[in-house]
Amino acid sequence: MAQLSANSTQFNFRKLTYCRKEKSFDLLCSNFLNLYDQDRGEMIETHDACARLGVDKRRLRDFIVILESIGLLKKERKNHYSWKGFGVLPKTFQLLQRGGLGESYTRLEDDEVSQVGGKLDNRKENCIELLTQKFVKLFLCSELELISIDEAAILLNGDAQDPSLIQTKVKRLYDIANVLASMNIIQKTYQPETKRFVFRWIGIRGEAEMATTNDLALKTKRRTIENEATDTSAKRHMGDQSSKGTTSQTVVAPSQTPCEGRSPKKVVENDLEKGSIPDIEKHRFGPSAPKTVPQDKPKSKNNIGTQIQDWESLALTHRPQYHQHQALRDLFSHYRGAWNNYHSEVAGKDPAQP
DNA sequence: TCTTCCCGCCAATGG
DNA sequence: CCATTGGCGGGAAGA
Repeated sequence: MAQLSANSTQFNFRKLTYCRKEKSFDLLCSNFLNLYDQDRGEMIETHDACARLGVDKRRLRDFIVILESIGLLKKERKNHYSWKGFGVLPKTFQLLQRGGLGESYTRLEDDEVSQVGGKLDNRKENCIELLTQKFVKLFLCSELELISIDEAAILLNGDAQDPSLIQTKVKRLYDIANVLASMNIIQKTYQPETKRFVFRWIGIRGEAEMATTNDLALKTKRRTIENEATDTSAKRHMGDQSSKGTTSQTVVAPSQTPCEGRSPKKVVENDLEKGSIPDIEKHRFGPSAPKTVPQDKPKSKNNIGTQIQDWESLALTHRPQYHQHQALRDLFSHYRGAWNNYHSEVAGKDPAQP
């Protein structure tokens, strides 16, 4: 049982039934949450988890690190992690928004000069933990509402332009974005025009939003919050129509693309219309599926519902304070600059100039 | 074709 | 020494 299919390198028989999606982070995430998102404090042992989830150790480690860097998991000791609930997210996001956690931001420009020996230190530059936090920060601290992976990679790359470095970042960011999307922290949308995926921030409130009957009102509310958040300067929505003519920056998923709608949290949406829940959302385990996993638990949505209430109140309590933080300021300008550069190069336009 | 991203090698770290 | 951790890039599936 321990060595399922891992060893048979590339034998043709495997190709017969192999489907990439069965091994995706998205699925892994669903299964993982289904398995461990019961109460906070749940202990997770990695070997056990691997067996139950039917994944490679290496894979699980990446996944765990992502959750850990958001605060959902805490490493207790070797091979042992504890599950904190989703309730930690507001705090985490708030922290990130203020420039915490991603300690590498303390100074970014100072080392510009000493960038020469840069190869030495950017070892950590691409570690999953930092990248995850930086990626989230991108949404929380910048004014971009739709971000594609390569944009993110470029923005997060700071000053360096090394294409291979960016390429590496891109690969990591795809993984990160996928698990975040799978948890509905961000939303993944395919843009036919660009032939690319873009990601939109949903955060914590998004969940509650969807769970409510009248999302229009709530959307308005969010708008308001967003607006007051950026009272500092004008020109925030570059998505309006100021960018290039044919763009599709504002396109949002109609409701559910095939690649979405599988995540466990999505149940919330359908909550109201009971009985109409399609069976797609039942988790699909891969061929090397776990045996010990409880197939599905219908009441998990109650759980989630409760949590969401929680989030809602939390979110209300800690109103996002976007403004006036030194670190945040720096971040803003940094991203802005990078973004403008990127656009003037790649898109041949500049997004936010009068 | 280009984008997405899984697999696993192997170096670093730790006990 | 072995086990765990994690950076990194190849290259195959997907659109």
